[in-house]
Amino acid sequence: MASQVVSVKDVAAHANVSLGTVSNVLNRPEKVSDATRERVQASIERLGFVRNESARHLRAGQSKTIGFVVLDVSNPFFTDVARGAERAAARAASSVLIANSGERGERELAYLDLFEEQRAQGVLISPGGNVTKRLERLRDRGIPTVLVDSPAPRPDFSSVQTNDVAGGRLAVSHLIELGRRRIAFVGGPLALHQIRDRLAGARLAADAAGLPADAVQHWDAQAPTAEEGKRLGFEIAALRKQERPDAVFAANDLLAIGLMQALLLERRVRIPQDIALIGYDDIGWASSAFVPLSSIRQPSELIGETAARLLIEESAGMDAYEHQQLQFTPVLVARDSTGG
Amino acid sequence: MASQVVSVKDVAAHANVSLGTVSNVLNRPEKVSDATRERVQASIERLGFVRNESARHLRAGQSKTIGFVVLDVSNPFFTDVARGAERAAARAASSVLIANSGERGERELAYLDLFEEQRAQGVLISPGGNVTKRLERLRDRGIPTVLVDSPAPRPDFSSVQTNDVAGGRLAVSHLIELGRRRIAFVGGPLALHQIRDRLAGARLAADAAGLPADAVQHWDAQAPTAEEGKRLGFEIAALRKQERPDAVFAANDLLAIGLMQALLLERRVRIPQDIALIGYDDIGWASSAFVPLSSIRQPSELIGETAARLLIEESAGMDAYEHQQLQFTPVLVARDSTGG
DNA sequence: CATGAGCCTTGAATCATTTCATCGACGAAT
DNA sequence: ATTCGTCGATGAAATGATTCAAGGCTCATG
Repeated sequence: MASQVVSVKDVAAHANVSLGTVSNVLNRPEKVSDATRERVQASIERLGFVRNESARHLRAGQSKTIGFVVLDVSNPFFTDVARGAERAAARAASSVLIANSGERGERELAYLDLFEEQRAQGVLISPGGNVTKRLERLRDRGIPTVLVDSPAPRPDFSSVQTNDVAGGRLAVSHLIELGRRRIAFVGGPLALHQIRDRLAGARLAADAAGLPADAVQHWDAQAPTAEEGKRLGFEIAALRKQERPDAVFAANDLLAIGLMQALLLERRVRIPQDIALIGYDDIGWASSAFVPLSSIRQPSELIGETAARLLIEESAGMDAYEHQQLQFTPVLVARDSTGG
Repeated sequence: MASQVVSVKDVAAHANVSLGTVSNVLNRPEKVSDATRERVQASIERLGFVRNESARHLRAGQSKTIGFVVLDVSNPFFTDVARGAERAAARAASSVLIANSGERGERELAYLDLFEEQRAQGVLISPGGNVTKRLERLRDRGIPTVLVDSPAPRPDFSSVQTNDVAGGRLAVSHLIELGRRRIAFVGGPLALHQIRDRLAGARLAADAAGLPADAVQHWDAQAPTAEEGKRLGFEIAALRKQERPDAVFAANDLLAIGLMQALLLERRVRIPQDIALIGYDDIGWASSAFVPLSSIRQPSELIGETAARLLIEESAGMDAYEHQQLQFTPVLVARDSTGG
């Protein structure tokens, strides 16, 4: 219980200078003579002084903390995005604090409230519910927001995402080039725009190759999880060979892993000989799956880094800021599961 | 750009009351007459007033934000812990903000600084480096800390973790009961106490069963990842049958998954007939692995929930608080990979 | 010796909120 | 009619850091 509360006042007294001088040492060290500066710094050390961010912020009016409201921390994609955001923030001497909404609308709003009350420098959000109204309010208060992995609701908001239509096209073009013709798209729920777009891209690729309109069949998943993938995998494996697709495009890698497990358990189905399989996201251990998994890679860290950069730029020049909606182009990573 | 800055003062003016009354509506609504309260609340709505947390905090001296400094957000274990912590925090009307140190000591310290400057209600931390000094300083400043998944450095800190020695014993007892005698422990680096303890528990179990001292062989891993598991799996599969272990205990599930992939690729090795395999953590999709994986389950959410509860209790009664070091007992989850 | 320039330092004002002693009004009891 | 008590509302003080106009000191120059 050494030093209960050490304030600038205490430091000033200890170093025999005034409050203002201590503040200058802290914020404009070049304005203070060497001798004084060193004396003050020694006192800071000695007393273990740490700025009270609340007081600083109250007066200065701006914070260096960026909030990131995330749909689901356990999704490796968001983890990667967060890492990228952290890197960009660090360059601007800002910090990123992650809040997990767990796909629950009321947590999402509660955390937006929190960041609003804290007058955060800005907020990154991958929204679950409809938060447009709330984001407008944050902006009115001078807190900019950038949407991550989601389209901007209006042209005066910035957003950073992957072009999922292009990703879907990429995956299915790859399968068609390998000679596959009966293609299953496994994914859901379609309420998620990411998944809708990937399916749309898949159909565009089939069209472009001159395949019939029903070449891409949609198998709906309740959730993008390995369990669902496994369930649907058994359904697919149970089909007779003539009816069975010869390629499966899964809406994300977790689904693909589940599918792979189910298909391989049914010894009749070989990957990629009987069914070529491709996922989406290229999560860390797609490459170390039982059959290394082909996938569509999103530049997750770059998405986070860019989103944070846009946010910081906007927070610097709030009024005259030109909003941007950025889409990154995903790339194909071909591995054994499509024949490498 | 509706309402630039709305303060209590504006609300007070609009509702025709004094500052103090608005504050009372906000903090002690029972002290204000119904008529006045409703009038004030209407003004708050109308003007879109949101408390300035910095000012509130500055005066009130206490915050309702708990910081959680995490070693690695991409590890599902920590994600689960965070979810539990959030649940306990929500009950006390507190929020949890996650900061990812990414196993980098300087980020860890930077985030501790941040929470110190913000005068957080408390800090949960799963430390990578040695942070004892820093935690002492936080306490001096009235910010309690609880260690998560790590032992308390001194009896006057609280900690919540799993009994990893018991977990190791559980895993290896299970293998021995199944008749296995040549057991490999795959895990590392031993610098992590979690992994050291699991190995120690494994050896205790072997001793207790009267097995020779070298019954449990240690295969060192550079990191607890699927890639490392795969690498070591190929080494193990390459051994002649007489030299090969008949059971493998992996220090975590990621390692176990990698091992499984490598062993199954070598067609000579069957799981569990030739080698029984058990992991640790029971992460979400251990059950949907190619061969459903036996594992030692830690009560991850409970750990987080308990840690947050201890933290909140300590922050309430700082001085007279009795610190606790809690250890949860893990449980065995037997699946196909050890013969179900 | 007086003056001015340059460089530091000072102290008061400010930020938005909470807290608390005080005040006013109204009704009940003496 | 006076006193007392209660309930609500009030406004000044306090919180800790920052900013800025004003003042002080030193040294060089006329």
